[in-house]
Amino acid sequence: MVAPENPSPADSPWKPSGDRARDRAMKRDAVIRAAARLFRERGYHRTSLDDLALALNVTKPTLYRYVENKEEILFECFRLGVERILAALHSPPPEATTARERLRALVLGYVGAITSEFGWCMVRAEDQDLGPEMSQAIKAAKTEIDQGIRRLVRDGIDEGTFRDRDPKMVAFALAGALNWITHWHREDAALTPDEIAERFFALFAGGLSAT
Amino acid sequence: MVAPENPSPADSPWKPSGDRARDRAMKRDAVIRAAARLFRERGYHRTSLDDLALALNVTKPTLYRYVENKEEILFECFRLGVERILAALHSPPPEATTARERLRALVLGYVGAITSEFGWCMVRAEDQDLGPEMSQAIKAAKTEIDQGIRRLVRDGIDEGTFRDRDPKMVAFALAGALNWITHWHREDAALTPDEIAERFFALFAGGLSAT
DNA sequence: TAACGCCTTTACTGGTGAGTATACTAGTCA
DNA sequence: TGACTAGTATACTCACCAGTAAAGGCGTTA
Repeated sequence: MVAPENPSPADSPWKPSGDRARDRAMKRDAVIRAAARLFRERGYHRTSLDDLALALNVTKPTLYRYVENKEEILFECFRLGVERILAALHSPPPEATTARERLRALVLGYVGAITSEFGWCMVRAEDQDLGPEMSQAIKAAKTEIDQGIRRLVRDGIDEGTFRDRDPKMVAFALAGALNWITHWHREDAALTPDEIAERFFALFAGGLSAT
Repeated sequence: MVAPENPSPADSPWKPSGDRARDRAMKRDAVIRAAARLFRERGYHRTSLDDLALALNVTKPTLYRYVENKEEILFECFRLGVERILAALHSPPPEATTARERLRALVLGYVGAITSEFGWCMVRAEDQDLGPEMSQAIKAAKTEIDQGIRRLVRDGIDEGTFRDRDPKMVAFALAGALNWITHWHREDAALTPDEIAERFFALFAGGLSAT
């Protein structure tokens, strides 16, 4: 059913020939990044840890020296991606003063995160694949992002720049449009992440603006 | 890891006590519908055919009298859902003459389909879980929907009611916003599907309209 | 009642994949 | 040189699950 060809070789600190780097953190990081790429290519459930090990020129037990289990790998992929979004949400550039400008900054950061190697894990990974504590952490982060978007919309309405629309529905629509990018974006795409972000922002800002 | 409680009992033509209906088609339909519900609750990979059989008061081999394999179940779930969207796309109500009105009709139909029991399968099921022919059929249907949305946008631009925006990006944004509804919609939600559709349409139409 | 056929079940197979016990190797320090 | 340790590999276990073989009802028709 699934094509059995080798996974695309990741850039790996375990070189096939000698001179291996020794930094644990670096190796752990390589595990996470390679996993993110494989998950995106094949999906979580169709990626075995043997596949992952093969892509890194190691064997499965080696992975377990850097990582507790498969769940933790997925969770880390998620975490690394979502942190970029939270950063964009909480640290808008200083020149972004109006709600409209802060929303634009968020969209730019969001698209950057979503088009990164961790985008797939953030959007497509299912809570149910994680234990309750990790699943809870993910839900909390998603809620934080959602509330942040709603606040920006409300701020814009209060400022008078945005029309009075249901912030909840606007936040869902925007998040959906942004998250969906993982379904169609490819590295070789015609538009850069920033170009995509600008067009999305223009569309939504048009739908929001009070005129 | 995953909670082991029984699946929620589906309404099933195999009643626990006697008097079983005999219509094969009805039974097959019940299999598909129950599967759609379980897939939505637990995800495809975490739903075993034993779970599905249990939810229908039968055993696994019985399922195989109505269905080739697990793949076919997923595919049927997908097909039933997507047909509603295609119907909305190809058969707009006769009073919808302008591109704007036809887009509104599409959004209404789309939200109806997405919030149905098959919504999850349409959006979250992964092509890679299906063999090449079924996967191809799914991609074709998705492309058809995508092209349909782009055409509506282009028509609106030609008519002068819509501002000149990139139809491809608009279609991606709209489809993303609509598909994402599966991630947050619950039956007990505050808004009906039609209310959701109206708000989404208002937002996008606002972003599109030429003023 | 007997025979036929459809539906269903019990009880299996075979494969896959997460996770592990144990042994091997190479670098490091005394 | 002789421990000691970190990192890696070989070779497993164990559970789960899609799919199946074979046999057991049960309704229908004669």
